[in-house]
Amino acid sequence: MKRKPSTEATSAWIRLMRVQSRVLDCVEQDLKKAGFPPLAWYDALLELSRAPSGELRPVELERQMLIPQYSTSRLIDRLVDEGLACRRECKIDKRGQFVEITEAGRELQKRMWGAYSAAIEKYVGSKLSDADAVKLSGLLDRLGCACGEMKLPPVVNVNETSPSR
Amino acid sequence: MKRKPSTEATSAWIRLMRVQSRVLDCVEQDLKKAGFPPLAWYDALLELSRAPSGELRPVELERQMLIPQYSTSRLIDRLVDEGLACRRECKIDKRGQFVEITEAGRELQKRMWGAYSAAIEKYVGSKLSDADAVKLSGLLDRLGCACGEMKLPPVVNVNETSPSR
DNA sequence: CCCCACTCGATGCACCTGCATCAATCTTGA
DNA sequence: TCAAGATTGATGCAGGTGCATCGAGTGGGG
Repeated sequence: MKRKPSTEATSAWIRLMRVQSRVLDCVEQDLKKAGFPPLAWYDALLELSRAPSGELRPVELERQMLIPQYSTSRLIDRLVDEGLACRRECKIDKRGQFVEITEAGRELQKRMWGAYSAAIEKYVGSKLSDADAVKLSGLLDRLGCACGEMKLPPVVNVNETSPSR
Repeated sequence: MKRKPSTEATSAWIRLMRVQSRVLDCVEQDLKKAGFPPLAWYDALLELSRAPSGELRPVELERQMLIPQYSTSRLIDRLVDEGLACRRECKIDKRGQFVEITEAGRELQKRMWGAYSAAIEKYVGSKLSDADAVKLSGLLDRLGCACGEMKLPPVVNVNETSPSR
């Protein structure tokens, strides 16, 4: 016979969906009002800036960000159009390329982190104690493992200029 | 001086974003593979089916679903195109209209709930104990209250054919 | 060496979203 | 009663996403 999902699981699911979309909206709104591009740009710039010598293969970026290949491709287009990154040929594999963050890119990433971290503090930090935030992380991690590898840094290891959804 | 967001809050934020997008992807994939339309359709059909006499003003639907006005408008277009709902004139306010769910709509909603609930069970229920699901709900609720009213049913009250993100 | 299978990245298409704005209608208050 | 403003719902436009597919390039087995 078909198992009925527990009321608790369903309720948790509903909240997970609603709350994250609300919080995300709030954060994106704050960034937008401050005149910044979408969060996805920030994520990409952060990954690039963290890479040794500031460049990555699109394939790497894609795996880091957990977004589909075509999405990466077009995101890079936009970054390049805005002068935040540039494409460089890849000598060892002529199919491929490298994407390198520019100075403007690094600078924007840092400025965005200012607004971004403030928003996180406003919408998350101020609502949860550190202990609760840790609990939340733990519960979410268990959920995340559900479908595929999680590729998340351990709860503690979040360096100074940090996120990347 | 500017306050730096706590590492814990940032970490929780990252997990919230990543985990929900992964879990949501998984669930949507399952539904899509079973040949069903997107979850948003389900949500709308559920709201309509729950309404007394199966009809709602677009404005109501919009407020229930917490999506923008134009989004509701176009979602209704699609439902009507597929014969899942129909528009009815609103005699008391000629600007407005009623949207009524059709039999096909009710039937689809029920069939989707089968697949949907199975997916929730698979990706949430089987990963968390009921107690943990309750804890998660509680933590998320506190976050949700952060930005605007939450409009969520109390943790317990989730009736038989239930969700709606 | 060559062919086949695979990986890398781009792109055309459909659809969906956000934003701004519109026309129609309702409500308010002077 | 009537004008000003608010509310309802639709829509043109720009941009973003998913899907399928493509062409270029690589690499391994015969």
